[in-house]
Amino acid sequence: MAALITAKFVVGGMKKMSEQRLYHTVANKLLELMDSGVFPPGSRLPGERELAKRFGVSRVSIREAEIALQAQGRVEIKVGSGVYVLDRSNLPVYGLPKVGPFELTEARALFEGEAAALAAPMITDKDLTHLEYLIDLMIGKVEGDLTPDEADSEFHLTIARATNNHAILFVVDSLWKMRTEAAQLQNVYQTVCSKDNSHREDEHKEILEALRRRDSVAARMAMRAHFTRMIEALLVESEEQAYKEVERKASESRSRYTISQQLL
Amino acid sequence: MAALITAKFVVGGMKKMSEQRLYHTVANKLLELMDSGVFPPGSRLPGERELAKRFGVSRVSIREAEIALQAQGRVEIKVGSGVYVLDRSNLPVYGLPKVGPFELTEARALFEGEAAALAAPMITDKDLTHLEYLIDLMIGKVEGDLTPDEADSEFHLTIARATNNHAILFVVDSLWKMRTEAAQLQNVYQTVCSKDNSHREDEHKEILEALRRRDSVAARMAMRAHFTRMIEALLVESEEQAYKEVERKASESRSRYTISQQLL
DNA sequence: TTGCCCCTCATTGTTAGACCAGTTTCGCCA
DNA sequence: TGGCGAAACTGGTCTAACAATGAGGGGCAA
Repeated sequence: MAALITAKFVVGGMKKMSEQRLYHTVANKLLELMDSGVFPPGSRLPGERELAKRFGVSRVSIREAEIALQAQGRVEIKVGSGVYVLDRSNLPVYGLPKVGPFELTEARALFEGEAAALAAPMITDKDLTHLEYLIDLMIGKVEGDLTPDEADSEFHLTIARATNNHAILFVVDSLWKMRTEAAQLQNVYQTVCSKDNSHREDEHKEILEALRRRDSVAARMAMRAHFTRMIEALLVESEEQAYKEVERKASESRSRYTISQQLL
Repeated sequence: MAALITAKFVVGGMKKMSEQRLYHTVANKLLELMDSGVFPPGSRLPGERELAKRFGVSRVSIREAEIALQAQGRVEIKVGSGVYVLDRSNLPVYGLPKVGPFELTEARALFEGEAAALAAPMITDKDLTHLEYLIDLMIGKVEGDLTPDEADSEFHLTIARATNNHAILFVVDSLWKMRTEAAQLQNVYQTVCSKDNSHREDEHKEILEALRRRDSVAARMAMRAHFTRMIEALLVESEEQAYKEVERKASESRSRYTISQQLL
């Protein structure tokens, strides 16, 4: 009665080691079991000793497989508790590049602008209501289980989701995650955002209004304006903080990053 | 004389295990050494036994760290040979979503269109020459060490690189990799591409010409046209192959995916 | 009865040492 | 000089033990 699954998962074949590493075989087998629903997301894998017995390999190999799976974000290992299957949908993206605040904001201006334009004609009323709620959360008008920062993230992701395009959602999600990659970058954003929270509110509302009117062009413009101002704020910020040397670089950046605004 | 680096990398602190898993600490330390140039890309890490001594941990912990690093695509482990540092630039991206051909092409039309527009004013003559060469490779006009498919990839990546924006490069690269993710998707592309190779040449040349003129608007349009035609071809393709049921879905798709063209 | 503390046990974390299986290296011999 | 083979080295796997942690239960006190 303990568990429905008592079958042995014995790794067949496996003669020469040359084929592939043992832990790799085990990892693939576990992946298979996870995907086939034997170990659904959220469930707990059998203990290492148990798995070792079932697979007919040592505990070390099981550990190595689980660690590889964890590195790929497929499971979470909790000390003293067990190994849990993560939801495949929100996989952490590895291999995110290290980007500067200007690069990232420029990319977001372009890509999220297009995402908003695409979303405008097909966004649902439910999404629009959700967006309005998220703005209220951001400015602290209402209380919720999301921090203002998380609400901001959710705002942009909701728009991306409204495009019904997984590739676009992936891109927007990745861009947001790059933000949190570098702590330094996050600080800069924090400073810029908090300094003019009123702008932030207005800009988000303007995006929402454009979407409400199902106006693609206006939505694109509003989204671009949001990030364009952020770039401006970043430029001011870096100029304020910087020494002469840095100031020189900033003016270089200005001439370079204003290019993207000419495209508006 | 054996090696310049003989210093111990002893993991400091590390009292309670609560902080974080030991292999995780080791992995981070190795990552640091790799990024700081002590172990540059292509170089071989010291053996597991050697590292165990230097870090003052057991060989198992070293192994676990290296396996995690391998799962993240940062190193390659070769049996009997050693562990080699991979180039960070071409990291495999884990967690790529499964996307359909329509979604992907739509996203590429939008995002790569913007990338081309941004690249136009600042692309170098060297890049332009390279792009021309790549087109020749694609149509088989000249011989090279790249397949037509690889040349196609390199064409789009070169434009993305010309923006000098790592975030944009990452996005374009990821979108390309999604293509190869699903074998089925690749087949569809293959069919569509080979069916009208002449179109492909013309369209790429048109993009090149726009870039040559440093014309942002034209570059965006040319790039969008490239993918828009591909969507058209995909629609035709799926209609041809499909049964009535599938045909119904296709006409739905048509009304949905033509939306993005209205934005042109 | 209720709530808190502590103990116990299952689970992951880490170590040591041994042996196996590929790779590389280098010196010996033809 | 060239090829071949042994030896040294590298990662791969196993066993067996102990440490650190977390979750749940039982007992004690309010």
